[in-house]
Amino acid sequence: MAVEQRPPRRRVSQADVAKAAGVSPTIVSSVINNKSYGSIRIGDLTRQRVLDAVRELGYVPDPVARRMTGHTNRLIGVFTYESVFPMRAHSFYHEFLVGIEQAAEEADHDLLLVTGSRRERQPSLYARGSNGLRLADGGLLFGSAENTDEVVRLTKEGFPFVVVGERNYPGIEASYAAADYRRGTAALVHRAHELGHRRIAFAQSYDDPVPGRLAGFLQAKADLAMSADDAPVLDLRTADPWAEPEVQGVRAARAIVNSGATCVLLQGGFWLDEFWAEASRLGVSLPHDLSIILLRSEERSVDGWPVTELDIPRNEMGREAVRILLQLIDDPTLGPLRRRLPCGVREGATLMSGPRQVPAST
Amino acid sequence: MAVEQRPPRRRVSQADVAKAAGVSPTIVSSVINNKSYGSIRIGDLTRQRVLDAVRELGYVPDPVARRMTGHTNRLIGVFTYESVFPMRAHSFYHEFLVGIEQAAEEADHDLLLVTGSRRERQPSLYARGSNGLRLADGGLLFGSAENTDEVVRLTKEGFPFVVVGERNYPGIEASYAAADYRRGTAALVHRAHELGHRRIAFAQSYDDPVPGRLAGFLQAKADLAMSADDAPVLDLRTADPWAEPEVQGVRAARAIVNSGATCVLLQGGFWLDEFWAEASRLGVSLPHDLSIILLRSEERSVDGWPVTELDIPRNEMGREAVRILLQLIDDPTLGPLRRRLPCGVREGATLMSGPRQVPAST
DNA sequence: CTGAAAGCGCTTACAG
DNA sequence: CTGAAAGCGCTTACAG
Repeated sequence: MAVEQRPPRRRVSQADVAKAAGVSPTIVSSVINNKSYGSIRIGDLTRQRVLDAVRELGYVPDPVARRMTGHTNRLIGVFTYESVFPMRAHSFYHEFLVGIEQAAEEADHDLLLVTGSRRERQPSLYARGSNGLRLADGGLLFGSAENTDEVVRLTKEGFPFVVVGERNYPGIEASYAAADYRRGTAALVHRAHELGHRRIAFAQSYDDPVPGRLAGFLQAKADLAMSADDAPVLDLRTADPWAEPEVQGVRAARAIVNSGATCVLLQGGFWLDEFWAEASRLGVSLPHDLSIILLRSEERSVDGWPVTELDIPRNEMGREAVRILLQLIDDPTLGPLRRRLPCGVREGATLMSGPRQVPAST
Repeated sequence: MAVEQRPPRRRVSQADVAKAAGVSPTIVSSVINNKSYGSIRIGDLTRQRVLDAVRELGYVPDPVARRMTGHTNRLIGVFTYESVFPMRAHSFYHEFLVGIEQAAEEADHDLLLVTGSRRERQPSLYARGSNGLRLADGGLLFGSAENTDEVVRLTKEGFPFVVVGERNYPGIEASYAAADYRRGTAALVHRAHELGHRRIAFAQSYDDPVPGRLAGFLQAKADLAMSADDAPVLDLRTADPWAEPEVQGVRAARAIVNSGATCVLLQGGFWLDEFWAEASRLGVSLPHDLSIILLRSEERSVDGWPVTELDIPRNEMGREAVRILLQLIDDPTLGPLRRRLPCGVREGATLMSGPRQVPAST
């Protein structure tokens, strides 16, 4: 029994059902949605007639039309600046998306993926003129240096969206699900302290769009009553933080070794290899003489040592972003919803015990 | 300058623009779409007035409304039976999706991801009652044993879709982008023959929903004028092809070794480890005495030997499926569009030279 | 060259 | 209990 392919045939619409059941579209709609508009009440027989007609005709409401009349689509938009399915398996986005998909599925929502075209100089959610997520009930954005404009426009449009990760947008109160860098960093300082480190440095290598890492360091410093000398903040910032790893690594190594720290927290690890080499050249044996903690989640290794890192809860951030978004969609008057999720530690091998306590002289 | 959040404020619509420009909606629409309806022609001044109003009001057409009037959304639906973003990075779908995303992006389309809920016993595209891809202009499906019903319904609906991979649906002529198992398998037989193998077996371990592998084997057998003895098809099928790898592996090893083949093409490799062990027990040293070719793409190793496999062009299949789908969307009257893409060989270490030619006796 | 009007397929106050 | 009608924001024959 071959199924004929009838390409442009008209779908069966609500009107068809109404006619077949001998009722008005109102009734059909109200039966379908199990909703009593105003004083509406449907007789059992009528309801049955409608349901029968629906089944017989194979009627299915058109989601586009529903959306037009203000209903939602159970659709969550996700905008990424690079391809979502990258060649390399472990992309930046993948872990987030695992969480996003899980939470979306739990809430019985589908995903609309919009990728900023790489053909554009500046990938944008508005590359095609209009908000590419508009078809979805709301959107998820990744916090990035380049997306301020989109965030402003989305906000103006009143489109519900949540930023995955934290970022401050001038004049905008965006909802987000972020990592709690502050607590995570503070915890690592405490841990280093417990391991016997008494001089712990923070290597600031770029202007952080979010203040959590440094703030956490400073808070731990205060908690532990460390002096400015014992918990120095080393300013390693350069005009272009991504330029010349050799130069930057060497500079960093000198500054950090000079500081006399036995443990350093790195805000960024771009020049980690070069740093490592230079430190060795300076006679500092890593990680024995100097423990390294990277305040990022990159699964880095250097010279064969897996680096001890902050573990950013990507999966949970994705899930939480979805949950927040669903709340926002449900009630658009809700203020910005923000959540910071606890970081873990990716146990590496570059955080070792501090130097043996030298008995205080005199 | 804080941007106020005005949540449920009305978007500026075409009508607003029309009013502002002092023209009718028709004109606005025709300017926006750069289209002359019937005899329509817009004066340069009028056009300019409209464009000015558009810019001033920040007007952007509502994609949902456009869709309602029969327009497309530049949206490709993808239905998968499991989560698209799996925990393990290299999932079955990932490679396909890389290709799909690339081709979609090249064509400036977005992706709608619909995942068959794992909570259902039987994941279905129609789990929510209606075709979950309906919002998209067309859909991509993965060929699977379980999706016959969906394919039938999609066809009845006249919804444009393409199957990734090949499968025969009773009574349905579906479009697909598939792997050319036939040519791929035949080529491998030829290669084995060139390597000196004179007895090459085909191990049939399950009922293949597509006949390419066996057909390719038989074709090569004919091309090479091999006898039934020199190119035996070993029937290893069991009631449940996924049950008891120990039993199946042992059975397979015996049958294959008994056949006297020096090279075997495996339709499936479920019990490969057990097969390997039993063959060794039988005194056959693998892969020296018996070359193994797996007619699947699984990046398998056995006993430390990377298995020589057919390389299924997943990426290219994904890309091609998108291209076909776009054609179908463009012209729904097109017959089923089908493409089989060439397989490569994943070079392993289990296909070795055949036995040294024994000079013919007499 | 331009506008009034119908239509896409729904939802939903409102009036019986 | 039920229906006629307006509206969502567009497109598009059709008539000026």
